[in-house]
Amino acid sequence: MPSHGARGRSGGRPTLEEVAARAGVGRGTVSRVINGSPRVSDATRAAVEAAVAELGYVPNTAARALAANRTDAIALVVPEPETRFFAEPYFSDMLKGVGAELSETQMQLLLIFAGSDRERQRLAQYLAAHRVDGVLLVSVHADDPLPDLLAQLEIPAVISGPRSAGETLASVDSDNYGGARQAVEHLLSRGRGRIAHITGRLDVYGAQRRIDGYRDALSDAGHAADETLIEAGDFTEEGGLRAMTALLERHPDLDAVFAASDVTAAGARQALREAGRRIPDDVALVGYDDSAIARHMDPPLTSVRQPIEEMGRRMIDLLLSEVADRRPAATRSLERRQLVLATELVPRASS
Amino acid sequence: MPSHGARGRSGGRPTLEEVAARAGVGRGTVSRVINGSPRVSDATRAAVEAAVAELGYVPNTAARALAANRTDAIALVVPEPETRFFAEPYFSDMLKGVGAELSETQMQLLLIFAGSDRERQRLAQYLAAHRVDGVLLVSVHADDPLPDLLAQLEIPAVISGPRSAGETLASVDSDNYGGARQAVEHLLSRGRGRIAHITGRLDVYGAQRRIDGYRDALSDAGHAADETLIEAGDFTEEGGLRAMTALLERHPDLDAVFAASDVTAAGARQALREAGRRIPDDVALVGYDDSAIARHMDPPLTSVRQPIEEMGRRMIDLLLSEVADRRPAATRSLERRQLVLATELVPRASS
DNA sequence: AGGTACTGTGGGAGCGCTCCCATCAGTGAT
DNA sequence: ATCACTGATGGGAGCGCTCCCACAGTACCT
Repeated sequence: MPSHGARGRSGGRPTLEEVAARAGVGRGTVSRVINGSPRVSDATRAAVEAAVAELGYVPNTAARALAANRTDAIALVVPEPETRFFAEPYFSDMLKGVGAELSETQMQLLLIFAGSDRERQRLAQYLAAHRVDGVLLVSVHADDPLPDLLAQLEIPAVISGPRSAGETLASVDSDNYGGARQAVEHLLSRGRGRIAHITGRLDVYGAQRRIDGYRDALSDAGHAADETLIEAGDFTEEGGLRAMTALLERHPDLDAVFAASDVTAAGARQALREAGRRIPDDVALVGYDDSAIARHMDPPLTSVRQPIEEMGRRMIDLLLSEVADRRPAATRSLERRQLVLATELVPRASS
Repeated sequence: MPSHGARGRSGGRPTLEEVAARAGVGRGTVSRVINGSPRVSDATRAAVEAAVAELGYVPNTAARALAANRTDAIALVVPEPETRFFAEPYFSDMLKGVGAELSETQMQLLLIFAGSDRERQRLAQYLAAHRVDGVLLVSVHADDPLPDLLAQLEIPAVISGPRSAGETLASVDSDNYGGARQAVEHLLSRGRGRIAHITGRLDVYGAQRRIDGYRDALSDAGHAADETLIEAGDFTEEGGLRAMTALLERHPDLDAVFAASDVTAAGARQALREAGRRIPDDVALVGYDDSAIARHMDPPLTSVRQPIEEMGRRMIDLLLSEVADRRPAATRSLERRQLVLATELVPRASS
């Protein structure tokens, strides 16, 4: 009666059991060898490995996932439309770091975009089904519900850039505060005295930290606080143009601008051009990100470099340890779960 | 004895069995409802759906995959380093189409890069483990072993651009032959008589088809064949520059060039500039792809547009039907499995 | 009345693993 | 010799589904 049990048997993929039979050992022993357990004698291990090779055995992921309650996969979730993902080098750099670090392991990376409501809906389903062991979350805004969803589902997650000073999720960030200070101190050392700042989106914590760094660098150098030298931007080119225009109107005598991103700086540059200001002769300009734009701008843009690729690697490290460690998150200390990486100023002709 | 069976029971995710108990039906019936089988009475279906909602039931993918021998996931395999993926709009357009079509279904998309040998190794393992139901293969060269591996593993696959005229895999392509003809006929209609062609990589079938289209358009218009007007390129900018330089040396009197890609055309443009030729006054230039480069070139480049996003959608359609249809591939007719989509000439100032 | 043919349903068996308990042989201490 | 231990191993039970067979009920023929 070749009924049910025969499903895909002959000619199908070999199973653990078949490997065990071939090697003349039990199922458990083969499992131990496959999973690298040390409690197997060398002779047995060799026999099993030979059988695995002969049969071309590959473990069935679904069966393993069902029995062990893990998937050996993690997701990189991008809460943005795909377009932005491709447009910004930030993501591709991060992906490079993530991929590199992950290639050391057996983990699989899924790339998931959640830009539209529909996509977010699908993502929620996906996470609820626990189809990944952990999640990497990049570019999250202050009011995003995703981190809470992850916490509720008890899925380990690492976020790039905390949402606030009180972030409870594990995170890896660059030193936004320090980076901003570097930028401003650089401008001061070049003899600039009237330094303006165009901010990033104010609902992004990193943008806030850059404002703090800007303020503190100035006051530490003995400059009186002047909040009118700060103008809100939103990380976009148009935002930079708009903000720069407003700043020039308010402070025709300013001699330097620190922009919260290179793209913003590009917008600012345009406004400066239109106003007849020369860079860097009349106004020095510093950006943030050290992206391709910075190198190709005319004149090349001084910028603050973030080690994005390394951030990607560190995020994976953190996430994998969280996944391995499956204790309730509250048990662990926050210290080792919130990394801040140093930034570096890259001086170019614009300052 | 709360030993094994208790694993994750209390507070864990609800199971089919629990839903069945709640709805007062059997396990099989719940399964039928979940999977949309028509053989369930309306009343029962409603009861089950209520229970599902109350318990917040989400099927366990691993269990389903194990029992049903399918994963509900497909992979988009890019046999290129990530860098190229991000650099070329081709991929992002295709991804957009793929994502759009897939969002209609419950299928999950995995993005897998296989640029390095190491990555290819991992991919082979991944495929051998049958972790996806099907594969979308983009940008494959003639000698790539991947398609054969897929065939051997009996994994349904769709390729973007057949490897040769005898391609056996399902494929979706644009009409390279027709596109090339359009380009050449356009140049002829503009009164150009000495039309050269810079080819793409010769191991790419689509590049061969473009050469064929170029040849036939000329001979159909009564032009004598002149193979010295054809120069090999490789889709890159440097290749275009090199080829154009060679062509100018051989045929100083040529008055038009059809390049196998926009990037190639950009290289050709540079060579033409250096040789003091004006575009389009002295030499008309036509590219292929209608990428962002074409629009931003100086002068804007006439180019042949491929409907890449639609190609992505069609590839998914084809793949899903292959996956659904799980008959041996040989049974099916090739006709419906090899699509060719029309191209369109976008005239701009360069011709 | 009996037969045939559905439709709707319940539940056993099985997918291929991991986990854990039981077992067994070997080792050294008593 | 006996009694722990220890390290290596076999195999039962179970993960949560799908598939399919069996069966009850109803309807429509002979």
